[in-house]
Amino acid sequence: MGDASEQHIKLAADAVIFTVRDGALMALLIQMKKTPYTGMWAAPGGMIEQNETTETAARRILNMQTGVTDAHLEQLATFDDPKRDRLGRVVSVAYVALVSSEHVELKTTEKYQDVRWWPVRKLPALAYDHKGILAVAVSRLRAKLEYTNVAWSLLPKKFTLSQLQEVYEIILGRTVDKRNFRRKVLDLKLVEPTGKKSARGAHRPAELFKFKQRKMEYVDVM
Amino acid sequence: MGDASEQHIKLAADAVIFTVRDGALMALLIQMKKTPYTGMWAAPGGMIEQNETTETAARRILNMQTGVTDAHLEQLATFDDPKRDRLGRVVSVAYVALVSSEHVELKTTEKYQDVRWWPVRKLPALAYDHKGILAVAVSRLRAKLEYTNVAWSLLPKKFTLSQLQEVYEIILGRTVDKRNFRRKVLDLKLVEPTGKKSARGAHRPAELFKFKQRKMEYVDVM
DNA sequence: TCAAAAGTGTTCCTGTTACACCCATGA
DNA sequence: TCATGGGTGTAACAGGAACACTTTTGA
Repeated sequence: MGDASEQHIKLAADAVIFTVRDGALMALLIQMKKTPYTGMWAAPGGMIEQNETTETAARRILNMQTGVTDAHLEQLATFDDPKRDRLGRVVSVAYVALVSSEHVELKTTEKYQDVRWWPVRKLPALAYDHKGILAVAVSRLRAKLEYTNVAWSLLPKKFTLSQLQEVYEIILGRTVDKRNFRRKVLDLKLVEPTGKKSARGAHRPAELFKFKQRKMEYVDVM
Repeated sequence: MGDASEQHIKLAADAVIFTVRDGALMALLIQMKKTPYTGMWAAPGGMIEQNETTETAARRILNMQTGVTDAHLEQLATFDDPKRDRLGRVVSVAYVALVSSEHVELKTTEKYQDVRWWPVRKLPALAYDHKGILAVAVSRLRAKLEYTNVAWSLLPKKFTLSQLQEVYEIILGRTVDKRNFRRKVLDLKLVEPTGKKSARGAHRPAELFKFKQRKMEYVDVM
């Protein structure tokens, strides 16, 4: 191994945190203070702590920024271009987290100038190689929505089928037939009625549903 | 960053190299010399060199073990359990490589006791966390075969449709209808005839085909 | 002439798509 | 009573699955 001890590599975790909000797919970004990226935006991340896994670090970062503790989190990919960070060799293991925007209260820390949701179609200038990371994360999310039930992680525990349909339409970027959609998710037994009604607005109240499984499974959803 | 420089982390790349051979999906494993894993098997891997990316390292390892230079190679996942290597904190970025067994000549180095192909259904005792890595790699490969054209990377440049079908049947673990299969791959225009014939054995010679694209694309193959 | 793998079409069935109207409520 | 989103069935179509025999060659 000898020469390997000369690597001088630092290991970081980055969290690409998605939600659906205001009719768009949004990513949580922080605005950086430190040079040379001052004022630029980035996915929240940081060096791992002693004896910590990157997954634990990603959960810590997620919780720090959003207060969320039980979101869906999965490893995306590892980015290790030697020039990705100008200050030295930092290898980043990127994670994707999906949260329901209702459960989130954004937490600014003094480390950053600002924290906010950005629509993925209109991202600001990003630091490091985060433009690439975000691109990979978005396409992974789109693909996964088609063949898994991960949509549950973007919704509150109880939701209407219209809300669920909206999530799919926003992320997939296409409209979906209401009747076919409802038949599909009910036939697949992804969701079940709670017996309660929503009753918001001047119209018929909607039945509230919940997911049978609040963990990922592979299903042909669309 | 301060305390981050205290990480003492080493970065390694591991290559899970697959081929199809003797009617089975096989993985290339090396038998280790060094303690504490003497005699155990593992996917070939090693520490990255100065200024090298993990992908470059994975290609280097692939070439060292097989002589292959242009195989399909993709990042699988990163494994960073602090206890995965008993000798210290080694984070491994695992890659999957697919090679045609015809193109391979196994190369033993003095670093290892032995190198050989193992059927993934009958793996020996594996060092580190490589049992888990292999499991993830196999399931990723199965999934990818269904919705991409990666099968090309497991075959020589010219092949018969029966060979192609055999690859699918072996990896997916189920039989496939010959007529439906041929129709599908031809309709999808994945392959095209070369005009040449195979003529091996006491039976009608088979047309030789080649892939139109020898790079990965997303297609509903099965 | 036999054995062994190559090659080839059609029917049935299932799942996907397309499509339009009535319902319950709050204002 | 009107505006708003909630909720429902059916027919046409396309793609997938099931299925058996003839062809070409080497021995």
